[in-house]
Amino acid sequence: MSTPAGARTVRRHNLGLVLRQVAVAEPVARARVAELSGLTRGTVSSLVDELLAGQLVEELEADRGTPGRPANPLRLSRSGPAALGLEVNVDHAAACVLDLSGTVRVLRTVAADGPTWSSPAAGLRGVAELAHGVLAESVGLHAVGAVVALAGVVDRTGVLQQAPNLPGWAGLDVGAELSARLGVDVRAGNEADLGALGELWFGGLDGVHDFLHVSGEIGVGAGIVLDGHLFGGGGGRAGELGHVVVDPGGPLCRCGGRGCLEQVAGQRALLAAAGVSTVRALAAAAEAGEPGALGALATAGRALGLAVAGAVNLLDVPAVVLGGVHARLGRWLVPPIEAELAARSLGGARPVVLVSTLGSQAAVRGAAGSVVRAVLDDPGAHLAGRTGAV
Amino acid sequence: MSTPAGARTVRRHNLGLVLRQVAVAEPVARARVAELSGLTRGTVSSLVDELLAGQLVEELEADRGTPGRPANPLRLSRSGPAALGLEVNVDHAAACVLDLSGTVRVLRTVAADGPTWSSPAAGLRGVAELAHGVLAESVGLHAVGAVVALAGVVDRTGVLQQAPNLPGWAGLDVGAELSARLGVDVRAGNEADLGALGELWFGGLDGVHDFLHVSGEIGVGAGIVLDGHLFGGGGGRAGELGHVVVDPGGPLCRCGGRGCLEQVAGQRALLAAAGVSTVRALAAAAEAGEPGALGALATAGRALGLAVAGAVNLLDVPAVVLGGVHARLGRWLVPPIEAELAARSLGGARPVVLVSTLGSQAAVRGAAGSVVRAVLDDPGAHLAGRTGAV
DNA sequence: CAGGTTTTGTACAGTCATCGAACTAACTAT
DNA sequence: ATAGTTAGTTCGATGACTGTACAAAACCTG
Repeated sequence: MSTPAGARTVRRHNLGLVLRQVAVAEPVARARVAELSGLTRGTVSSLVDELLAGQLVEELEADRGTPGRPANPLRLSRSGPAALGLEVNVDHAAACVLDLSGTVRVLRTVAADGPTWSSPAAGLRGVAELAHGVLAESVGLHAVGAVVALAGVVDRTGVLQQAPNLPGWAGLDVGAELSARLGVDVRAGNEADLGALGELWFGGLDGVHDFLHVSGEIGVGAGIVLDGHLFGGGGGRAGELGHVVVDPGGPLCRCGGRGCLEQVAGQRALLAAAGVSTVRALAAAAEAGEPGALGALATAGRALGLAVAGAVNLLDVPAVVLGGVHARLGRWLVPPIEAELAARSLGGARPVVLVSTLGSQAAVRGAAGSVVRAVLDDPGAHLAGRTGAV
Repeated sequence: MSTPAGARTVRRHNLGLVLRQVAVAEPVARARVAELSGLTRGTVSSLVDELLAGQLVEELEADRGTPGRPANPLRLSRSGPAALGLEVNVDHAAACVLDLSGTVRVLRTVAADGPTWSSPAAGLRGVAELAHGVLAESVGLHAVGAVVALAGVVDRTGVLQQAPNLPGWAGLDVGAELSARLGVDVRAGNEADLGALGELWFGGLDGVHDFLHVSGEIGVGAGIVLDGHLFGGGGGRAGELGHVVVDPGGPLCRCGGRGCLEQVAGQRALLAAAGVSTVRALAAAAEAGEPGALGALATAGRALGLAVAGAVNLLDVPAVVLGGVHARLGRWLVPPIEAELAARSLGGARPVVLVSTLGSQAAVRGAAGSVVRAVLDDPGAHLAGRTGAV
């Protein structure tokens, strides 16, 4: 049901409160944190001592110039714990290291050893090497956790349940595999979900914290962010937008239904309809004004709009962000999507359609960011974990 | 951001913990509560004292028969605070009183003063009178809060934003109006949402706490329950299932779109398609095997299945509950809905389709239940509110 | 039927973390 | 220099939980 609370619980809560306050006000003195958080100066001092000892926070030089005793500003540590973000995608892998402030310290990408990975073993080796590289390069930092973004459905235990575009990977516990290879706890997550979080924390959304992040690759997934948190739904696998029906009489889909969005606005369908073979070619053709390309994009845009309108009404979110393939084609997709949304907005304010600014970095950065977030959310757990160690 | 925690916070938390533990284990001794909750016997005693003083819990006679000192069983008070649930619907109003255990103590309904309310004033007078009646009848109980279920969209401040089927009511702050008339704090909620909660707490779902409650009246709404909590979405108005597209080329809808679910499976559309004028007549015709009625129901069922499949994939819920009009027609609607779901389930377990058992009582009982839930969730707030009073 | 066993509930000291207030530190302004 | 101002620390008081010891009220046993 719930756990009993005691003095220890209180401390844990307040530890987080202070740390997050430091995070949002960045160079900030203890006294100011006390004011903002509602705690006493004395209590804040005590909590900050603990955070300093755990290297979660660091003290800057006193800033003189104002009357009164000079303050000792605090900020999130740039040199202590670090977050490792990983990504295994169809044709590439990526790794990135963030410090607690969310600053990218290292980010590196590597292509697959073929059109896609020759085997899961090859892929795992690829990411692991990449991870070792970025960790070695980030001097003064030590990884306290890692998350790997996968192009597939990850269940609650961390196992990759389905991965239609990563042949041979289904059933693998990628997190455990990488944990063993890297010596850091690695958890697995869905690429669309983590991309949505990346967009939330590092994208140009500017304060929007409720949105639908449509992440089109081969399929069409959606990461749903509500109130700044990823929405996993009842079973942790929410966001399957690809199989919303947009044309009941349409083509048969691999899911067994007819007229699914994926069959109209997925990457494969889109390229086929436009008669080209790469997204780059499609963009070029559209740029050149070729009617085939423009028509395919318009059709896909309308279908996306239909599906997104349904989702938006169901979830009541004020914004939609296009990511993945659809971000690169945003110029041509946004207008028809907005038109459908406008036609179907129910009295409520009509949602705004934005285009991802992070591009292909969204997922890795979201993965690393979620490690940072975990520390910020409950620093007590992290501090307790490293008792004894320096 | 968040509030500082202190000793007081701890007590509040544990007060709730103990109360909820009593609630689920009903006649239960202090010692057992201590075991189950993880608190010490001493602490539990102290917390129970406070709950007893606030009449949230009552002590039964010691039950002898086992070795050892006989236990003094505790249970939720049947005689202290009560919850008032109200409902204003198109053609009727209802009021019900629940004690803390969730038992219905009084429930009464009254028809509107015409096919619908002649005016908001008449409607408000109707519910208020009903409320006074049920409160007078529930001796030994005093209402600590009330919730009114409304057939319309209620915004976060409690104002009835849209109410297409309650002419003249839009813009009204029904909660405030009733608070003034009744002398109890009355908050307003959406009928579909509260119906979903009623089903969750009092229906025959038996442990399912993630589901979509489709509540068809004139429109088609959905209350979304995830992890035992109502899901309000980003703006608190989630669940608009009625305007998911089920037929892009279909009839024009009042929302501006084409082929919305409401235009195919809403009450009005359904009756028109079957060529009858009441739901009762439709059920009778279907019972008699009339092809027109059966055809209309099959079409509506397929459309519902299509829309529900999209929602289920998006939200990843394992169950769908049919309420409102659709509950009464469940016999004919469930098969086509299940067929669509089966065809479109994506590898995951296919959701089960259930029919509401509470019928038209779901919303009032959900409304009252949410008052009970509020007390159980944070008894400290309730106890603090009544300082001084007996 | 007396004594032992068992279980419940209470009492009390110890601990932990917060609060409030007094105090020290360190710098600017006059 | 001296007053004024703001930052941070120290310390006793308070509230709530834990753990242990203890009192109460049964049943069980020979």
